[in-house]
Amino acid sequence: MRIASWNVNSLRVRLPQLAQWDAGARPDLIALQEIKCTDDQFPLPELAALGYGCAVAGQKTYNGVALLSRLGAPRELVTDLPGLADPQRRLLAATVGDLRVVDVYCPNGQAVGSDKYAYKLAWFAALRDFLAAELARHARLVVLGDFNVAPEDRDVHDPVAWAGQVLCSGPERAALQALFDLGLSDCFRRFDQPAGTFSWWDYRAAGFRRNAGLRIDLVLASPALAAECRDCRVDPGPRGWERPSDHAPVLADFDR
DNA sequence: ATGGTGGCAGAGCCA
Repeated sequence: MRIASWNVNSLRVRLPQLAQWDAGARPDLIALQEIKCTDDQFPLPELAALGYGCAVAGQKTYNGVALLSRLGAPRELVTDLPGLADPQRRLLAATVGDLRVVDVYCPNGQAVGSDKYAYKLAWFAALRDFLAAELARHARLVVLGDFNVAPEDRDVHDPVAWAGQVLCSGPERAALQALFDLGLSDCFRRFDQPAGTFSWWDYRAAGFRRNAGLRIDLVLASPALAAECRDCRVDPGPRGWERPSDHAPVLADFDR
C-alpha cells in the first residue's frame, strides 16, 4: 500500500499536475490539503476517471481537505475536532479498509504571539485529544498532511534564521511532540534520509532554486502501522514543474 | 532588499 500527502494550494489549478504525478507515483490513497474549493466545486468526475473514490471537506477560498482512495470509498467521516467550534475545514478523518486515515491542514499561525498563533496551539491541543480517542479505537492509524511545524532543526534550511519563528518555535514543536507522545511516529525519520530534505519552499526569493525550505508535511503512523512501513520520502519533482504548488508530495510505502 | 510570489477574487487576506 502506498499513501501520499500533498498540499496542492488550489486543487482546481493543480489538477493537471496531480494527474501527471499520480500517473507515475500510483498511490493507493492521497490526502490533499488547501484544495481551496467548496464541495460542489470539487472535481469529482475527473478524479473518478483516475480511479479514485473521494471524501471532501471543502471551503470557499481558503483551506479545505480531501481524501482520494483506490481502496474503496472512504467511510465513517469526521470533519470537526470535538470541543473546537471552528468553521475552517482543516480535518478529514475516514476509514479505508481497516486503515484509519486522518488528513490534516494544521493552521499556519502567521507570527508568534498573534491571534492566529493562539488558534494554532488551541487547534493542536484539540487534535491531540481527538487522536488519543482515535488511537484507542483504531490499531492501524495514519495522520498525514501539512502540519505547519518543522519538527527539528535538521528540517530547516537555515535553523539560525528560523530560530523561534513561526513554524519552528518551541510551543509549536511541543504541540507536535505531544502527538509523537501518543505513540505516533514520523515515518520519514524511520529511514536514512539525505540532509537538506524539505517539503515546502516559499514562492518568494527563489526558495526552491536555493533549496531554502522546511519539512512541514509529515506522515505519522500508529505503532502497528509504523511496523509495516517500508519507506517514506519526499518527491520534490512536481515543485520544479510549471505553475507548481509551493509544497511537494510526501509518500510512504507499507507492507500491506 | 521589512521585500519577494501565488491563489482567490476582484481589494485585501492568507500563506
